Amino acid sequence: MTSTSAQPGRRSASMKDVAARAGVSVKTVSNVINGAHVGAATRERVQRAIADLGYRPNISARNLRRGRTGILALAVSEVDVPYFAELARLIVDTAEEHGYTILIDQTGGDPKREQYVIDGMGARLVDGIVFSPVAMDHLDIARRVDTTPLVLLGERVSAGTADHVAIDNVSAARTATAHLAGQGRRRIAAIGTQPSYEQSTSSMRESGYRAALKDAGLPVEESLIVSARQYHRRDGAEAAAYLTELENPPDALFCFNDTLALGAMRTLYDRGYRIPEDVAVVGFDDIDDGRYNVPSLTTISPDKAGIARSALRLLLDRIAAVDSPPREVTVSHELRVRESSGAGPRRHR
Amino acid sequence: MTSTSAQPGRRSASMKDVAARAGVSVKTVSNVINGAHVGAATRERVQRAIADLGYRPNISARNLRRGRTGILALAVSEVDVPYFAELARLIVDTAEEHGYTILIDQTGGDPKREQYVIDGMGARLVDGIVFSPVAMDHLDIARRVDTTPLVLLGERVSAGTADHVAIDNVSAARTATAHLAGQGRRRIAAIGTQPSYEQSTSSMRESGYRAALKDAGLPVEESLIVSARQYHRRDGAEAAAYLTELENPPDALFCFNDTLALGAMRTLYDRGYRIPEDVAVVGFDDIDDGRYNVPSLTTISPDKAGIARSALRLLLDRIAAVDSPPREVTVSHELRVRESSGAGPRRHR
DNA sequence: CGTGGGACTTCCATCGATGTAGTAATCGAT
DNA sequence: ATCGATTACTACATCGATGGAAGTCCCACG
Repeated sequence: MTSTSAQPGRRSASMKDVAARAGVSVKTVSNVINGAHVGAATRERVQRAIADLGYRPNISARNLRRGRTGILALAVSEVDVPYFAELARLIVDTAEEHGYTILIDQTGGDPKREQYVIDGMGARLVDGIVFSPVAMDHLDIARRVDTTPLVLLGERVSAGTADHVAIDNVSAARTATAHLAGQGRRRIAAIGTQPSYEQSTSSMRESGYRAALKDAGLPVEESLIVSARQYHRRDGAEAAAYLTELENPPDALFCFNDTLALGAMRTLYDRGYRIPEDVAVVGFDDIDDGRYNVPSLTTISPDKAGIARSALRLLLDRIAAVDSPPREVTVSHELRVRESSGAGPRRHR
Repeated sequence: MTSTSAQPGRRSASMKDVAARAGVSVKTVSNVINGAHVGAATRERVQRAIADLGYRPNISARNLRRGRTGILALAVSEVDVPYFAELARLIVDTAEEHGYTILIDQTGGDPKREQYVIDGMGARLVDGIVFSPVAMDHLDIARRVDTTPLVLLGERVSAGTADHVAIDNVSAARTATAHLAGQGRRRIAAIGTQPSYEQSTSSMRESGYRAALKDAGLPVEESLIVSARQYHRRDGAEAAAYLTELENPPDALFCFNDTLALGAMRTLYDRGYRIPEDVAVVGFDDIDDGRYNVPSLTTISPDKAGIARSALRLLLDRIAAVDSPPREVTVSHELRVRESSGAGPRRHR
């Protein structure tokens, strides 16, 4: 009684209010909204009532009834890592095309938080999860009891325990390293190994690196293989510092991602090395930074849009059919040769 | 009858199931979960039942009842823009500390999508919105009818129409430009103006730039003021290309953000200009890329963590008290002088 | 021994939208 | 005029959790 029609009052309008105003039942309002058969005149009346009251459906109620939320989670260690930022952008856009919204969870690589992710993120808040694990290995994931649809990014798990999207990391790393060897480089260092399990991304890249050296008839020198705690610029800079201090420094670097490479190049520059004349550098991920860097960075370019598309397709399929067998999707990649490994003449200096 | 205790069956357990298994009422289970007074023995029994069934509360139901969702939206044009990526990271972390999850909306700067954001994002899906507008001006925002708590980032709106967090853009731009003038630069260009309304971020930076030139007794030369459609590396590169082709090119660039500056520096390098000897460059935002770039980028460093913290505080306060008057928070910033404007000797070449 | 008050616990209504079943009205065909 | 088939709509139960009122039990106190 206290509220006039125009004034929305404190509480926002519900279907009941709309129904009352249009003189129909609540269900009819629901039908109008969901596009069921409703007479033209009635529909008209209901729509006017909706507009008048500024009615908007309550998502929580709808979700409760439908048993889904329309929200998917993207769980990565840090969203401001350029690779993840670019991927997040694509995934958010792709999800939107499918009527889903993306919620971001940042694990920081913390095992507890990653466990929380594979346990379905606490409450039934999301319909599915796209997850790029750092600390969890495929055994942890095989052990999981939660049934929230889950798609893994970025590593190849042999026995399918979950849906999974990745590029062929071994082959990509091999291509990158072979490219350096093909340029006549003989002491090719690797930056970015991690004390991780066998199927991890870093292990795959390392084995591609080793394979390429062998292909090229080059010896594997363990002192040229450097680990990185994280994959940030700082870690690349530190690794490069270590390498330049070796008695016999490398003439090329294969970095397991672009930020490591950018950090390493900064150190090389500071210490007077010319790139690529003295040291050639190849990265991995093809982030935007590398394209504009001086020198521009040669890198492995994964089909990021393909990763986003595949991940969502797998996830939506699984939401539709929880029991189907897990699938593996391998997305293409290519080597983008730029200045840091000697593409074209450096223009000045 | 068909389900044994261990087998979770198809549908996941609800409070009713837990209650039945523990031999108590549903409300008692609720009380256990929400930490109300419950006898020790009963609590014990309920907790065992919860563990046995792997029960987890249904968020939708809880939200329906409580009238909130525990989700906040972060709406930006593109999450892979480094500044937004870094901000997103901080906001996600800060929100988590307050028990909220962040959902990402990418507007792409599209007016329709931005309108959708200030209209509360469709359904009552989020409890509040942190929004960095591109196309919407303060008039659009003043016109809004939706009441979803909203905090604006990144521009100063004179008459408080909404809560708002920003740095003092005029003063920051003035400091940056003054720094270049102080280095003896006489032809200082600006990159990044936009055909926008008066209170927009780009307008504020432009007016700071003009003020600093005036302070330094330098003429404002309109041909040295270049617009940028977006704030990406590409746009900076194009602007720099234009500037170097002038009859009388600039000896310094003040770029309205760091990515513009990085793109511009790439072009300068390609055309044989030395930085900072021939052209000094200053950016804005202090993104990680700039610190490791060669040369490292002098920039205005806004207190990003402070922005994240303030934005969330304003938003949570508003959620608690919808009717309180809008507040403006100004966050600090500082000039970080690095190599691109002549800090320290460049070490090689 | 009766009683008042904690301390727990249960019962019931409720949040807002939707599925199901059922009623009323309309139409074409017989 | 009658019947079955549509069509258009309504009434009601329901999803799962929570707030509030009411009930039960036990024990101390007069």
